[in-house]
Amino acid sequence: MTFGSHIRERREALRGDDPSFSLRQVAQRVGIEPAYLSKVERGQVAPPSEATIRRIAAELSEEPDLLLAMAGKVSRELQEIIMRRPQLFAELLRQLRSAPDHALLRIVREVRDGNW
Amino acid sequence: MTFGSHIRERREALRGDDPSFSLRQVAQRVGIEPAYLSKVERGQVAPPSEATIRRIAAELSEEPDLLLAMAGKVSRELQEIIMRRPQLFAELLRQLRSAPDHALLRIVREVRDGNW
DNA sequence: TGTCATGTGTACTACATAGTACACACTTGG
DNA sequence: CCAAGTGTGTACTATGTAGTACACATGACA
Repeated sequence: MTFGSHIRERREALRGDDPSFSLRQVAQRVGIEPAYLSKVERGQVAPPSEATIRRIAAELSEEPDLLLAMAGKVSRELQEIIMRRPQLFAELLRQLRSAPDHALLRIVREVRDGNW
Repeated sequence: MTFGSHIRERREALRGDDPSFSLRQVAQRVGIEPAYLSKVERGQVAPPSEATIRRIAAELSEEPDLLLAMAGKVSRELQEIIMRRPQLFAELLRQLRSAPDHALLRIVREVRDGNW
């Protein structure tokens, strides 16, 4: 599923019980031209900028990180976390590339619970 | 220390016992114009692309991840690791943003030693 | 003293990114 | 039947990215 078809499906689902989720009205609330959103949804142009993707995510109640990933991007915020300690995070990420989900979740939980 | 001044210092240090580390010769081995490398080293233009930074890192025996970070970038390879499981890695990175170095190292070591 | 290598200034370029502006055709409710 | 709202095609644009090409001035050394 591409970025475009994903947000199109999401928007059409929301329009089911709220007609204000027409392409034009969503475009207006997001702050872009309807023609542009149309092309984005059909994958006729590359996905928008991070800022625009975030506004789309908010409008469609989607996870920004997920939409950004579908658009082939990683949020600038996360990139900055990595850039402060590039070697450490580089090794960590490479180490975790093929770790199973539950291992990642376990680390998240343990760090959050302050066992460090 | 900026990207430019860092690689300039590194290059000049290497030139100490090897005159083949002149700006022109390094530029040639890296595959870019000397004038361009000059501007990059003095911060007169934005840092080069990831591919060029990698070739510079190899030439100067530096860590690619470190140079990329100094250039305000995160390697495409790491970004792709994140994009495969964006939510999990997003939460993990935010969780670890202010964790001390030794905590990160400990995770790296434990994952590598297969306690997962 | 000339030539060779050094670093740098100026001008230019190709391609990508991130959109806007406007016109068009369809359909649908009053 | 017509006016309003819908999605889309075409054309255009501003800014950023990632450099190249060439000329110039300086210093060393043979």
